Amino acid sequence: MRYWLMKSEPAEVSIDDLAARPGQTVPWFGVRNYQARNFMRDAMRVGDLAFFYHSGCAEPGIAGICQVCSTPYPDATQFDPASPYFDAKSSPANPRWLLVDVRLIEKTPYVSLRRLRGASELANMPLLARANRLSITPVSAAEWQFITGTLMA
DNA sequence: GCCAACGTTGGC
DNA sequence: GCCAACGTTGGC
Repeated sequence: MRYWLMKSEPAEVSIDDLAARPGQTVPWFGVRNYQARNFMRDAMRVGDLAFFYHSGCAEPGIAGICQVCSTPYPDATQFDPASPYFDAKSSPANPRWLLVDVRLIEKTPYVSLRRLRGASELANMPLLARANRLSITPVSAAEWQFITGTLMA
């Protein structure tokens, strides 16, 4: 089992939005970066756990824990001309963008980016690397345990 | 709203 | 295949 961190802008899908959805599940739509896509397509497995991270907001940070609950499948928004995520170069026969569904496990005590940066145990997290822009990043078991066991305690 | 970093595009 | 231009991300 692997651990991940997945960024979402709360103005688009917040932890509370996820909690309010049918089955508390959401397709992780809108990823348009190949590295992040490849994590979903190639590395994620049903049952993997992920931090649900709020980005692009006043206080960025981890807002909850979710779980991968589907195998990869095409992101429907890439085929919708009305969607901001529309991709004219993709086609249903040869979809470019795949996603997985995630289900809420729990809303956690909020762990701000500032606190994450302050923990030397987390110095190697890709999230904290300078100018990191990747919306899905791996989390090590040690980092996961430190965040859930210490920062969320 | 600024700006640094970085991925993508497209001309050559 | 190089690389400049451009667009986007995301913290501040």
